[in-house]
Amino acid sequence: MYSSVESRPDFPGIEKDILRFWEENHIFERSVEQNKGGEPFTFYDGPPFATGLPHYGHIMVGVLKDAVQRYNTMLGKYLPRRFGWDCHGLPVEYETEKLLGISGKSAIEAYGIDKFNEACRSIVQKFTSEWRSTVRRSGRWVDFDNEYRTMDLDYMESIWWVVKQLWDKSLLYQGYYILPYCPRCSTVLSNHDVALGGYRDIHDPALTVRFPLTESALPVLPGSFRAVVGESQISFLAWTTTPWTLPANLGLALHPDFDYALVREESREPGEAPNYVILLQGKVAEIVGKDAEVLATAKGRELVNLEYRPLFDYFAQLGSEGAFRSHCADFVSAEDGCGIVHCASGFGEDDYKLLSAAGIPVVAPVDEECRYTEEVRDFAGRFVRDANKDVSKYLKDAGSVFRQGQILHSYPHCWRCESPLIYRAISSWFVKVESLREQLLRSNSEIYWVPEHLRDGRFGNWLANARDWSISRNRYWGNPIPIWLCEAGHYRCLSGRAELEELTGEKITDLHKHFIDHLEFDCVECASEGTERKMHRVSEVLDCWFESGAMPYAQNHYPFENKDWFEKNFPAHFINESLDQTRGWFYTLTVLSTALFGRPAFKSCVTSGMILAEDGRKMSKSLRNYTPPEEVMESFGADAMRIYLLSSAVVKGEPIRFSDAGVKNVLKSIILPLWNAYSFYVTYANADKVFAVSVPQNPQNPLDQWILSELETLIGKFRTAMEQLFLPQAVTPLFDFIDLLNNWYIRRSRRRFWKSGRDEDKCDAYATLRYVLDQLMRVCAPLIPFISEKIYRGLQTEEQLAHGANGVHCTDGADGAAPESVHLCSFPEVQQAMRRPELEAQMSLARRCVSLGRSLRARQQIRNRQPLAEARIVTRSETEKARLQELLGLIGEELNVKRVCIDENEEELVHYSAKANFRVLGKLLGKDMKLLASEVEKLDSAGIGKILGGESVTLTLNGQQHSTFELSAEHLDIRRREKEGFCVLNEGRLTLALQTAVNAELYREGLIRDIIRLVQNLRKEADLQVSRRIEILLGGSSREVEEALAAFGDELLSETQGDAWYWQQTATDLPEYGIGGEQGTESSVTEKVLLGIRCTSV
RNA sequence: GGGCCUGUAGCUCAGUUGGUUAGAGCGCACGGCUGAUAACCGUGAGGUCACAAGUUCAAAUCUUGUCAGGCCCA
Repeated sequence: MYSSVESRPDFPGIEKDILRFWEENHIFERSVEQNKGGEPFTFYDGPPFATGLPHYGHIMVGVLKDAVQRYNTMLGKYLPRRFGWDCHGLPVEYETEKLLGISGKSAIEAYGIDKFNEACRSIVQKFTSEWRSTVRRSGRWVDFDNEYRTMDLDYMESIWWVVKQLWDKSLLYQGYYILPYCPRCSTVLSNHDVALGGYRDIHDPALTVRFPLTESALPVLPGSFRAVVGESQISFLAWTTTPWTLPANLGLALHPDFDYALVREESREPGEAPNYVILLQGKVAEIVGKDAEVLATAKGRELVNLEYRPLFDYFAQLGSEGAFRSHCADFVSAEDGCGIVHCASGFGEDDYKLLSAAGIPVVAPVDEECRYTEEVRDFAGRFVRDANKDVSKYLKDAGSVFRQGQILHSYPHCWRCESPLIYRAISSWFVKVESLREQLLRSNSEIYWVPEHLRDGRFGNWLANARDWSISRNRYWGNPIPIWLCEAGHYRCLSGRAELEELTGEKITDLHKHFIDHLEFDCVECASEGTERKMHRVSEVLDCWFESGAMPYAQNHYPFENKDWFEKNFPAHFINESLDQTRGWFYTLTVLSTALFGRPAFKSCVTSGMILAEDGRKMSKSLRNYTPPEEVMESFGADAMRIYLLSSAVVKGEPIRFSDAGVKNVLKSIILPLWNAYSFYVTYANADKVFAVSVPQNPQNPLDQWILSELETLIGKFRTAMEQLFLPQAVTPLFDFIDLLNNWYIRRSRRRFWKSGRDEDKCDAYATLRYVLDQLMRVCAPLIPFISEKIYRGLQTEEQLAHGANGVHCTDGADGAAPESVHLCSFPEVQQAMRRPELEAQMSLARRCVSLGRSLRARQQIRNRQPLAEARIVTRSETEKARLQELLGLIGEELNVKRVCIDENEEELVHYSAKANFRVLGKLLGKDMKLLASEVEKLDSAGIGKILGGESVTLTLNGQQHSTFELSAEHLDIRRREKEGFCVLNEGRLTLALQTAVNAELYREGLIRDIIRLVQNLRKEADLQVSRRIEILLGGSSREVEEALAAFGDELLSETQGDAWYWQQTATDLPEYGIGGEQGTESSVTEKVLLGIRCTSV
């Protein structure tokens, strides 16, 4: 016996049973284990933050990863699947700060870095159990027990090794990064944080300041300026809304293409020497005054490298290094201020880039709380924003202020404490990515991208314009940068634990900051110079992106362990994450692998699109605009959700709007039909007691041959799509195949299963259907692992399952037994011998004929139950005629006609018209195409008939290139139109005509078909088993019904498992039914019959 | 502001190297069929292929521009 099949299956319930089955029998572990000697397939799982919950984005990539992994496992590849967690970084620190009720760096340091870090460690895996349960429920097989964590000692040690490699290759350097910084929280903010906090309007001072040129600058001025100014004082005018940055001013920037004006300032006191200023010509009226006279102009580029006197003397010594001069820069705007920008390299990104390119050192004289340091002695200890007034006053007293005002502008604020942010230079360690650009592009060219455009598009562009990568953070919970420094400025980068132990004599059990920051050792270089100095670790920790990018090495504790294995299996065959990782993980993986090994870290990458809510917006918990994944899986099942996602555009990097209705739809169009096919097989096999079904051996029935051929075609398409990692092209053929199986193979084969006895054809039918289902489940298994497991196992009898030996077919095991799980099977190979392309074409033609016939019946309002005498299929094509010949019986049965014949004389039934075949003729005729097209349209039906018959016709064109053209059939695109008065329908080369006349005999046969259906309905209502036998009681006054029974009574009995029928004209105890009529509807019935059934056997 | 992607039926999407009736599924309406199927089949309505210009005998398809949406970056 096969287990009986629930007719209304509870898919989520089934899935949970399957999950239990997998776990109890360790199917996942065994599926990996059994391939241990096989070719390895390397996969890298991108680590999610250990402090977040899984969302649809994770589920999407999880499902895709799972499908690819299951598929490759079924190909026999060895594919362990380690999960990983990203455990370090600011998100964890924020969580911990919240938990401890503290905020900011000084608070953390007061609390104690050791306690703080341990608190971070303890909350890191807060959400592990939620992850496990959601991932498990989605059907994704992944090894959680052997997961890697970026905070583990081995992982961290490998990261040190990676840093050391970069160090040895001189790819690391210390520089500055200008970042938004919150003075109150004493922390750097990411751009994401800035977006969170948003911009708001605040009032700031607006100060216009004179920067007087030194005497040495005068000879360098453009001649026109020199002529006006002579020996007088001349100043640049610059404008700022952050006066506090002026003490750190080290340069001025002008736009090379703008026009700058020389203007004479009004004397403040009579007799005073004249004073001149330079500013943007377009701003003269606004800033100096309407009446101000422009005495000379020059382009910005003519005014560069002019030395001016620093406003403050704090950094005056930098004048010798190039500070206090004018520069050209494109970022200068003509909108605000004077068109001259005051540059403080410590407090602005543009400023920093400009001045550091000119070789001027960075100056950022503020502490962690953004108070001036001692360097700015007049304001030391003052919070910079508060010092704006002091600075302004100081400059005013010094006579430097040209104008003072206020401005209301939008300005970024901290999302946590709402303080206005400050841009400031942060010292950071960088990887010299810019020097690697060419190698990065070379690595990228080796990667197979889905979608393809990412390679040269988004990712390629990003690499081509890559900037040096800041990898350090001034934080606590992270992997400490393994660089030690002595007071003499000597650096030493360590490569691992052993080296540190050797240098310090300490046993190292943990590499986190609070375990190693106190460790010091002697500086070797100093020693060689004869002095003795200690080295201390630099304070920074690594950005967590560095750690995830180094995951290929670190998860294997490379090179400390697994050296050979890693080197043989790098790069990974496959990774998959969503589009936002192009600049994230994909990038960091590629940078590190290229820097270390000169290769990409992965050979192929599928980039999924973003998952949006049904309303097209981002999924948002507060908006409640989506159903949580757990609930979707609870109502429709994980399989439905999986195949919905995998068949969508999201796997080619486009966004989708996730819709519950879409999931429900695939449940109806894929999962349920599969279930129905399975249920059909089991129902009849159980009723027929057909349990030992073999692989079909050369079946003779074309239906069997055909579906077996279609199966091979499916396997081929599926494999190709999976090799190309393009899932929708695997799913579409699957959809199509399921339709063919249900709505053609099973429908057309039903009677083969019903008939009594056990002839060869019936055995072939069982063998074929079981084989097809079994193979189909193996094909589906990677995509919909639950239902395919359920059906795969359901296709084995309870005895076979109990004894673990199937022994009859589709075996994988050496002992001839079918594996107990579909996921332990190998993926079907394409068996070319089974392919019958010609038969597939034949069947598709037959299906088109049937479709035409059905459409004709609908048009003529003749119900399908009414038998008709004849259908004529008309085609001139010899191939089509030959193809149809073998399937006439099948077509006749499906169309309920007594006879189907093939005819080639279509001219009786259709008119021809013709259009030029542009595809063929366009290349031949070029510009004369239009002429010919209009000539062709003039052809009449008879003329076209002749051409079809093989004659050719010469058309006169009088065209530019051709005066005549000899036309034959292949130059034409023939259209057919049905002639009036015939019951005929045409589609392309195929025409079908129905004989619609219904004679008495056909009419009576139709009546019997109506009665058969009524009886079947009664049986169904009475819930009778298929095999229960009945007697049929009939009555009424209809002569036609009586005659029909006399003629077709036997057919009635054989169709309904009837033993006998009885006719009584006055059977008043029976209900009455209307039958016959054109449409069989109540209003058009032509006969009435009294009808009842009773069982004869128990 | 820059890069990349997308715009085709009410909805979700196919659409080959340019070739003349632009397809499918869902939904809707009507009809049919039904002893595996809470299924299925047929018919119908519904399109300025975002817009504009260009290339071409011929453009949903190639080029340019515009508009709208998405993602990333600034």
